Amino acid sequence: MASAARISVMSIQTRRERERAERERLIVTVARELAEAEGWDAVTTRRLAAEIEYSQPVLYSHFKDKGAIMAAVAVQGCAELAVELRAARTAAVGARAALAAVGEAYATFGRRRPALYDAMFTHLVDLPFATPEAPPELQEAFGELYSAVQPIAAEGDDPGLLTETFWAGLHGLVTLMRSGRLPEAAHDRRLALLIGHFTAGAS
Amino acid sequence: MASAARISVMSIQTRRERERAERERLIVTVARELAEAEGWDAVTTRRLAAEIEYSQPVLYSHFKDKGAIMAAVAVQGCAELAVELRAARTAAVGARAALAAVGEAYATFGRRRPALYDAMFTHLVDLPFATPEAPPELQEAFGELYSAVQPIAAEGDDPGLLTETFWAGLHGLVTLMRSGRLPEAAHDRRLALLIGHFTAGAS
DNA sequence: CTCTTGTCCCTAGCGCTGCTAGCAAGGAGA
DNA sequence: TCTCCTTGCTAGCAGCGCTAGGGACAAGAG
Repeated sequence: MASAARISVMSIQTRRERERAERERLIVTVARELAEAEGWDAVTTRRLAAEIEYSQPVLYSHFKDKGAIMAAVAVQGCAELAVELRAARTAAVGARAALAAVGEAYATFGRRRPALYDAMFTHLVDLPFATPEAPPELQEAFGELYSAVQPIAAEGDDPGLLTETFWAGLHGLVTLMRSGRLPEAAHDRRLALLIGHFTAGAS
Repeated sequence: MASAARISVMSIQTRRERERAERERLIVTVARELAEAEGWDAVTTRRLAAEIEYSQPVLYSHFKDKGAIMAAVAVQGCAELAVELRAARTAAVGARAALAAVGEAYATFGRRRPALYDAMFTHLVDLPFATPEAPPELQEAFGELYSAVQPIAAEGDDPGLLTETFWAGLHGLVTLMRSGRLPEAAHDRRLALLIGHFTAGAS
């Protein structure tokens, strides 16, 4: 009976932990959907609490603060970006075509999912980035960029730094256009120029 | 006497307008200094009002909202950026050296005056950008970039689009580094890579 | 079955934000 | 001197992120 009781306790605990984890996923999902639908300004703790049908303090039993929720959304976004970049890269034939496809996929992602993109790369989130402690989803997304840039790196160039520089170019195009600093119309031509200048000496 | 009275009225009105314009400049100056010293989060309307020794509603008699104050600071920043870019460009000899100098000056500006830079190029401010209605200070800053990029443009390239693309690269480097997404250490090497890839085929 | 213990979550509220309505004071003109 | 009109103030609204404290409910003990 003692063991049965213990098992019962265990299963109750595991059920609770499971439900708790599920609720945590729900918070992140709802935050993300709300942000994508109405922008991050609409994602207030009150609104989010109402949407998950719990009170505000529940959010803080899962996450340190609102920034941690955004960081969780950002990590999800990185995983998706990595998938899309990989698809673009593997579908292309040749190093130059792969880099172009990845660059276009990146820019498309930034334009199609602006809220997600901002959580990942614009807003200040307390995520470790360029360190080994960075979340694997994040490293994977960067790795996809790296895999596309590395083949076209020149002899003396550090491919890691080249990837970072290429990334910066893409990020600049996306953010400046999205904030109205660059006209949308010529986006494709600017993107082509950027990619062209990075694949200048490659095959 | 009637004309004397009118003159008196005029001078009183002009004095008032002068004082009002002076107060407006004070608001912008204090907002900028506060932002540069403690970041834009510290620039609240209450704090700003206290600093200029007027009450909050006075701010709204000069500017539509807080964003308009930030926009005014941004315009000031553009004028300064244009000056620094021009100095860098004219001091360099040769098209490639000029582009490198301008690129470095731009990045240095972004790192040395982060709050100013954010008001200009990161935060959402309702300023017309890539249109003829854009403030002249803004067009001048872009013009400085253009003057540096145009000489190294290849035959078929639109120098305007090339400038925008180069700008995006610089902007990406500055913002990703400032937000911790790129390590500070390798900044110079990334900047050199970017400039190198844009001056590849030029003299 | 009753009582105690402990967990979970909600109500209420703090201090702050950007922004505004409405009033009081002071100078301009008759 | 009296009236009007400009000017800038006090006070307040609605909403923000976040948290303290209590009440309900389930779990274990006697």
